[in-house]
Amino acid sequence: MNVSSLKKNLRPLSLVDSIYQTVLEAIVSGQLPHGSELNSVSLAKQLEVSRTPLREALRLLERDGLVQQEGNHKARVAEFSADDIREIYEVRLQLEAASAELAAKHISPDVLSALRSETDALNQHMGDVDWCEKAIAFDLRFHEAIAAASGNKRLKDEIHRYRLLVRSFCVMTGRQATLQQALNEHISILDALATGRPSAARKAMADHITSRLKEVLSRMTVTNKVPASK
Amino acid sequence: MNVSSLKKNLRPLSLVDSIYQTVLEAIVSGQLPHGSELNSVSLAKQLEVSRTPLREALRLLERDGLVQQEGNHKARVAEFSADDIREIYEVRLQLEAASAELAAKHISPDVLSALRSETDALNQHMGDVDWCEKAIAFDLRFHEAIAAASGNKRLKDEIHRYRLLVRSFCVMTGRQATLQQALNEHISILDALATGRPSAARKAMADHITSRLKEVLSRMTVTNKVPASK
DNA sequence: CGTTTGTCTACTGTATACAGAATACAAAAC
DNA sequence: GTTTTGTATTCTGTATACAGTAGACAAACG
Repeated sequence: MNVSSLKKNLRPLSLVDSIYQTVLEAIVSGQLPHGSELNSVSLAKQLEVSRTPLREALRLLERDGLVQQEGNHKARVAEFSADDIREIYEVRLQLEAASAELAAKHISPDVLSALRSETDALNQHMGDVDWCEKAIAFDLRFHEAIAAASGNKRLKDEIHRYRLLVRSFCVMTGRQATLQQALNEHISILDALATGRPSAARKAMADHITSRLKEVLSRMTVTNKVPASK
Repeated sequence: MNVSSLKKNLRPLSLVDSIYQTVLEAIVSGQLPHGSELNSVSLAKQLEVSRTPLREALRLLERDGLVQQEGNHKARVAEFSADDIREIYEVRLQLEAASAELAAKHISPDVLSALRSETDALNQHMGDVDWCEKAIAFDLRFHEAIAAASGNKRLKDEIHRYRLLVRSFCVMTGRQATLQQALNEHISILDALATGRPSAARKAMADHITSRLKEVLSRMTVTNKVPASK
């Protein structure tokens, strides 16, 4: 009986899924820059797989919005205008605000206190060399935890999907001031969750996302002087 | 069947997309019932295509939540529990409420008056034989129009995706009383949109979706006496 | 009679082969 | 010199072939 469950746990993920993950990681890490062409034969050769599973993986990435198909020729890594980013954040705001609202009703004290102590720990080691990386990693966990605490798996998945998009254009440069502000916004969210106030949690999360959007946009206007027009 | 003419109609789109559309339609129309197995070779034979594009189409449908893959064997048309339906409506509520809120800011008077006159026309022809079909078709247009008026293409796409899910389990039986109530709820939404009150529009839409959920759930407990348990 | 094990079938996942479309480049015509 | 057209190359989209695996049924053993 416990053998079958074991077997299910160690099922190897399909080739398509692993290709999906690999290309996804290459995109969000910047290895495959925005706008770069995705030649299916050379990419397949690089990954040492055939084109069939690669095509399926690319199609999934296309549905995620990370890959764009021009006509029916030549897939490219998606490029995002400022308006695209606004749209993405607008949807993301709705999803994450909802997750906070729901989490305020469902979140367990254990998860809550874990998030809080992690936040506190981060606040106390502000000077560390690897502080920024830690803060970025925690930011990810923070949002995923709240999404999971919403109790709605589909909502969680959608949030995850939008987070991927955001990660692909938001390089998460470790500017300490920015991360610190995000951390403070997290505390407001935690407070609302701890006191079980759904609408306050929604608002705190919405404010947080809006603030992040502004930060990303301001950073974009500085860095993207020439947006790779030929 | 009119397979050859179907095949010709599919020409302009990519094969994968047309297979996607065809299977999608078969699912939401109930031709492929929930839980039915999707054998790739026989389905490919039926559609007169090869398995490769069919596989890609099925994978897309899987991402939409309309098809489920057990392990890595045998795709099935998704089955939805009452909890699944609640989750889906919860996300859908967030998306559609957001679209109404945004639409209150952006919707054009033309679109608004068109929606209102269509609603009025429907209200005045209550007795017609084909009233229910018309009402159902309009309901679809109503929500799509508001989603489009949100000015956020991604939000519109997500709403569309969730609408497909809903259509697949909500057979939209033409109970006039139900449709009439939905129509009244639409009027509340239109009023809020017309007077440019975003939060009122959000609330009216949220109430509408909640009301629809209750209706669907109550209908489900009646019809699904035996939910195809083995 | 029930349980186990072996074989057989059928289906899926992946690779490859092939055909048609798009692009680029060169040659010819104006 | 410029434009247009033809050809060649490359890449994508689709079909098919092949291999591995899950599931079913039957036979053998308890």
